[in-house]
Amino acid sequence: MINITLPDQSIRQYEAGVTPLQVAGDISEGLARNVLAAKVNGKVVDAMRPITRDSELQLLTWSDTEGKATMWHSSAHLMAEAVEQLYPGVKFGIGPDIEQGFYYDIDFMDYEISSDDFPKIEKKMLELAREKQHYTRREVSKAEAVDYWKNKNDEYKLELINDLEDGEISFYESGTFTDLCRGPHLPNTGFIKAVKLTSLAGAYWRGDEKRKQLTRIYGITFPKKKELTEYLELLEEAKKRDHRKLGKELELFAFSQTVGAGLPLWLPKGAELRERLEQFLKKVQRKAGYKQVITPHIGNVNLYKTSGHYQKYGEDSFRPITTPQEGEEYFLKPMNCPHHCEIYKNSPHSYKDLPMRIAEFGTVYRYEQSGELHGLTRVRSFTQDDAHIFCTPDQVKDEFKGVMDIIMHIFKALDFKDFITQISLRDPEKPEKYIGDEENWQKAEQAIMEVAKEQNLNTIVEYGEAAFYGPKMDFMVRDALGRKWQLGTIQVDYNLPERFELEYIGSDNQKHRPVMIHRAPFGSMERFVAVLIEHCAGKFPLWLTPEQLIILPISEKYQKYAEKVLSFLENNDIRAQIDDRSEKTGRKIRDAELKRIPYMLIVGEKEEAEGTVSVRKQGEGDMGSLKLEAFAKNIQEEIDKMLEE
RNA sequence: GCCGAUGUAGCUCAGUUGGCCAGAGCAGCUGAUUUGUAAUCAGCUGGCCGGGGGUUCGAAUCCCUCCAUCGGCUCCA
Repeated sequence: MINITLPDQSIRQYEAGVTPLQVAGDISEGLARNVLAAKVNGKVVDAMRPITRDSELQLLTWSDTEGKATMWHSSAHLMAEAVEQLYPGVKFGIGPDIEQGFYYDIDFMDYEISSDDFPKIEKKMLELAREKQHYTRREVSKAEAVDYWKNKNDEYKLELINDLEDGEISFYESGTFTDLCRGPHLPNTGFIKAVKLTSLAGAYWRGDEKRKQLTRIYGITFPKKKELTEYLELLEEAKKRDHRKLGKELELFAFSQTVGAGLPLWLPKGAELRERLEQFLKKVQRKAGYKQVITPHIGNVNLYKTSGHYQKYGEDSFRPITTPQEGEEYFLKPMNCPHHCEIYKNSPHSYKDLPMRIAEFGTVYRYEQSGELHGLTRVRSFTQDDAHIFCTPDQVKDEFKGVMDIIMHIFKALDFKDFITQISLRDPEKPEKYIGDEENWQKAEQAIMEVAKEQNLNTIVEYGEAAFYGPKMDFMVRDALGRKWQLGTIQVDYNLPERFELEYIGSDNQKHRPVMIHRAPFGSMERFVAVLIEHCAGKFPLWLTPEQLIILPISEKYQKYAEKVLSFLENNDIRAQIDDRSEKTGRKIRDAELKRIPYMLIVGEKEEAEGTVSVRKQGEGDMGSLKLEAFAKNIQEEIDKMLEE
C-alpha cells in the first residue's frame, strides 16, 4: 500500500500502481471526467501514469495552467495526426504547447498549403477527437527510435533524437500518429471538443535562419465549444484596443507609403500628447540632476568606428550619407551614446563633477527588416528619452537606483502595474559576442543584481540577452494581444568609456575611467505611446490627454456663456474646446464619448443663470451640475493626485 | 529578409462564375433645423479598385512583378 497526499493534506491509501485518474474517480465521477493530467511530487505526468510510491498528488484540470498546457500539447499531436492523414509523407519538426494554444512545425514537402486548408484540417481533428483515441506512452531505446524515424525518412526527428540520451526516450501513440515526446498527455483525444487553427507561418528549423523554413500551424483547442466562442470574442475585444486602430481613430499618428515604411507621422493631437510626456519626464529629470543636451541626427563614420558600432552593425544600417566634394561618410545616428561621449570629452572632469548626467530626447534611425515593422512599436525612426550618466565605479549602484526610482515614478503616474523586469546577462557560452573585459562585465552584472534585490523587484534573469557592450535591466509590458514589448531600459557600460578613452581625475590626482550608464525610462516615445494607448484603451490619464474636456452648449443661444466657461477654464490651465455645431446635444455627447474626452460640460439656460456647468464623465454618464469654480478645482485636484510623488 | 494572408472613396465595408457609366454607411461640403445627456433631415462632392506589366473583344475580378499592411519566423545597437 502507498499513501497519496492530496493538496488539502488529506491522505488516501492505495495499492502501488494506482493511476491519478483512479484517485480522481474515487473523489468524484465529475472530477474524473475533467482530469487532464496530474502533478505527482511536483512533476506533471499523464493521468494514466501509475504511481508506485508514497506521493503528493494534485489533479490538474482545465482551470490549471498545466492542465491547459497538457490539453494543448495533446492537441498538437492531434493536429499532426490529422495533417499526416490528409497529407501523407509530410515530416514533423517540433509541436509544443504555448501560452495560448499550440503549434506544430511541419515540412509539407511538395504540398501547397494555405490557411484555406484550415477548415479541412479542423474537421479532421474533430473527427479524430470524437474517436477518443488513447495517448499511449512507450519507452523506447535510442536504436529503436532512430530506426523508426529513419524508416519515416524524418531527418528532423532524427536530429532531435541525436541530442537525447538512450534510456530517456519515449514515444506517444494516438490513433495512427506516433511522436517522439516526453509527454505528458491527456488520457484520450475525447477531451478536445473545440478546435480553431489560428494562423500559418514560416518558421526556421531550430530558429536558425540559415536552415530550412518549415510551415508552422498555430491553433488552440477547448474542452467546450462555448469557451472557443468566448476566446474569439475576447480576441475581438483586444483588437479594439490595438494602438494602430485607436491611433487612427483618435488622430494621434499616421503612416504614409510616400514618406516610407516605419516612419511615423505624429498628428497634432499625438504630438501634443507626446510633448506632454516629454515635459513630464524633463521635469522629473531636472529634479534628479540631469542636464538636457542636443546633438545632430548624423555622425561621421569615425564616430561609429570609435564606438565599435560600425564594425558590428555598419552593414546592416541605412546606407551612409556622403558629402559631395570630399566624399566623407556620415551615418544617420542609430543611437545617441557616441555623441554624448563626445560631450563628456568636451572638457576635463574631476571626480567632484561626477556623476554627470546628460539627457536628450534623441531621434535615432535604424534599419529594421521590412517584415519586422509593427505600428508604432517597431519603427525605423524613433525618439529615445535617452540619458547617459558618467560616474565613478563606486557611484554605479546609487545611480542605478536613482534611475529605477524615476522609472517607478513614471509607471505609477501612468498606472502601469503589469510589467516584467528582466535582467539580461551574457551568454556564458558565447563570449566572442561581447566586447569588453571579463572583470568589468562581472562588476556590472553584480551591481544590477544587487540593486534589483534591494528594490525588492520581481525579476527574471535571461542569459545571452545582454547588449554587446554591457548587461542591462529592461522593463517589459504586454500589448493588447499579449505580446511582450521592451520599454524602459537601464544599461551599465564599461566599454564605451574605454573606446572613447573617457577620463576623470580622482582624489588621488590620477586619471581614472568613468562608468557609463545608458537609460531610457520610456524606451522610445513611439513604443511607449503605443503601449500606453493599448493599456488605457485610448482613455488617457486626465493630465496627459490632448483634450481634457469639451463644452456642449444646448443651442447657439448659449454660445456666449460657453465662451465664458472656456476662457475661465483656459485661465486655469485646463484644455477645453466648444462643440458649437448645430447638432442636438445627444449627438454632441456621442461624438465626445467616442473621442474619449474625459469630461463633457453641458451648458444651457439653467447653467447660464446659475453660473454652473452640467458635468458628464466619459464612460460614466451624468454627474449633476457644479459651480464652474468648484469644477475647475476638482479637475486640478484630480490631476495633482495623479502626479504626486 | 523568409512563410502565409490582405490591399475597392478620409474611415468601415458590398461588388456573384471577367461583361452596361464601380456601390453603401459614416466622415466632408451646402441648406434646413436651435436642439437637455450616446446618431435631426435633405441635397451634393468624393475612387486610375495599392503601383507597374501581361492574358482577353472586354479586368476591381485571371496571371506575373513591385510596394504597403496584417499574423508569425529570424532580427531588434
